[in-house]
Amino acid sequence: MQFPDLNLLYALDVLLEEGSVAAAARRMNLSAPAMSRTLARIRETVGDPILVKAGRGLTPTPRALALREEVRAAVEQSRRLLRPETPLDLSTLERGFNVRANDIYTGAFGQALIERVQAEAPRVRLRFSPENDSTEPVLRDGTVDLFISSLRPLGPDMHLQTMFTTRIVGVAREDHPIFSGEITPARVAGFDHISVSRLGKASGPIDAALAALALSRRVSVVVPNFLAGIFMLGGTDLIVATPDHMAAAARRQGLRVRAFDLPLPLETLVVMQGWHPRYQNDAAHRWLRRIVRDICRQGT
DNA sequence: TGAAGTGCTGCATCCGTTCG
DNA sequence: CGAACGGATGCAGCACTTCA
Repeated sequence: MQFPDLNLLYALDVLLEEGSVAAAARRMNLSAPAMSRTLARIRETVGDPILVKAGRGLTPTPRALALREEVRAAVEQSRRLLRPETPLDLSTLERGFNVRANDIYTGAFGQALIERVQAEAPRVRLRFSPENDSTEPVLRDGTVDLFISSLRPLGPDMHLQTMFTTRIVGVAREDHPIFSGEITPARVAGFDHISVSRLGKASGPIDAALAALALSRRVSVVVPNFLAGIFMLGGTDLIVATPDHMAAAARRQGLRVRAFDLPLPLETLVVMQGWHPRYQNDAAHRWLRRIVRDICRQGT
């Protein structure tokens, strides 16, 4: 099926509004015959006479009357779509962003991000969703507008930007006995641990690093994210390994916890933001990406 | 690259209706 | 009843596309 000429939609709108071929022709800077032929094409396309002779003028058919509002709305919408983009006005920007972010970002910088968004664009809504292990192309299908995560594949055509790197440190309550002497691998392994794993695994890179030194630790609690790990420390002798940015954020929030360097060779984490190319030049999305990145840089 | 085809336009004109 | 008005249509010109 051939795609209809959408100029006919605009002509139909003018014809229905004017109720006259001659008046519509004047409005569209056409001759009356040209307009008459346009009306003929509309009739052929729609399969309805649209305007029929009534005395000296024309009168709309029931089909034309039924189409009138819809045609008007379609023309208005197409005008909006084709209008040059107006400069971004953050004070009136009404838009929601779906952000899929790991808890390293939400925990360490989420509060600062929200404060900044509220101050600059109070009508913007942020909807955070947790990382999961689904391989759905959430950026491509538009479910997620911005992906904040440590290194992971997002698809070959996605845009990526490195925001910050973070080390894994040990965190324990402020007056934990681990702080009473030199922190060695053996002393770290001597306390019970909280393991952070989205998949619920009790062992990970720390266990591998300890095993290389012929050591092992006891994991007594498994939690799905770093924030939960830090909050669960409470007054226990448990230790949790978290990114140093999160440990610092917990202290800023007044949690009575203290971080220490883990005497183990652990990889640093690189946190990036990723987005679909369709948003590359979108002014509002560019603004969001800029403040997401700025907040990391200011906070480190 | 030029010929042929296609689609759109304006001019001229016809036809039907209204109005004085 | 004739002038004026408005829509429809035949025709020619023009621009653009397709194809050999």
